[in-house]
Amino acid sequence: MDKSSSLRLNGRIWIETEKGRLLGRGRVELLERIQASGSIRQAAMQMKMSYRQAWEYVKILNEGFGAPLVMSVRGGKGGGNAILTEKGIETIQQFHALNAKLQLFLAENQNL
Amino acid sequence: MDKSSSLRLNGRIWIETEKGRLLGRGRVELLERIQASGSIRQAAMQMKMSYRQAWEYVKILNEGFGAPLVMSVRGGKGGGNAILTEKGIETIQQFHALNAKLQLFLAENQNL
DNA sequence: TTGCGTTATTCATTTTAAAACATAACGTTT
DNA sequence: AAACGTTATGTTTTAAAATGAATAACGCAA
Repeated sequence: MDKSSSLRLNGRIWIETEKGRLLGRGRVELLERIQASGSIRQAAMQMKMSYRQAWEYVKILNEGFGAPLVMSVRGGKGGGNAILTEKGIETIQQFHALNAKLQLFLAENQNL
Repeated sequence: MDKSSSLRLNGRIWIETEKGRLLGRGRVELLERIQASGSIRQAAMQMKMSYRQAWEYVKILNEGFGAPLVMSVRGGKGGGNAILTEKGIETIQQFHALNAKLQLFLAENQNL
């Protein structure tokens, strides 16, 4: 029997290395938008973040995971493009699976 | 069978209201140090945070929970002091219980 | 009644993080 | 060969957050 309350339990998970946070909510969304648009720039614009930062995130991700999650080309048709590697796609799925479990955990412990 | 990796799943939980985050790791530690020292200033010093901020956190907590977690007096013996209310003590315990469950969850999902 | 150490609060300064700006490089397309 | 749109990167500006400094209020203790 829960007390009525405006309080709510919330939380986040992320994948990290000894160097710090590597992949969380925001970067997963970035990866998904890169996948959908084929462009780092478009993904950044959609998320209202600077291309500069989006590009840096991609760099950090590729280095942090030891293998690229995103492969990009410059020049050519459309000016260039970016696509997710198999590992990138898998990583997104993995994060979603973990996050779904977290949401379950949070829902189960909403008894404040 | 987990792949060997330097990657690690981590996470945090907190209690929030519609106005934003209210109580997480750091503020719980602050409460505990206030409890142990009887002083907001001492607690702040121990955590290497400014009294200014510690005091503000206490204010936000007291307002956010609808009832004070910390009661303070100024003047008198020692210059003043701060103690936790029953609700403050309960809230700490509640957070620890939730956080212990989270740690379990994280440990169970370390298979990266 | 003076001093002490703390709570309480405002204001200025510093630090940090993010955004914005500016170019260069690149390879299709026209 | 010029234009285009993107990747790639360094530099500058801006905005947000934390810190530090300053001051008042307070009540006990000496």
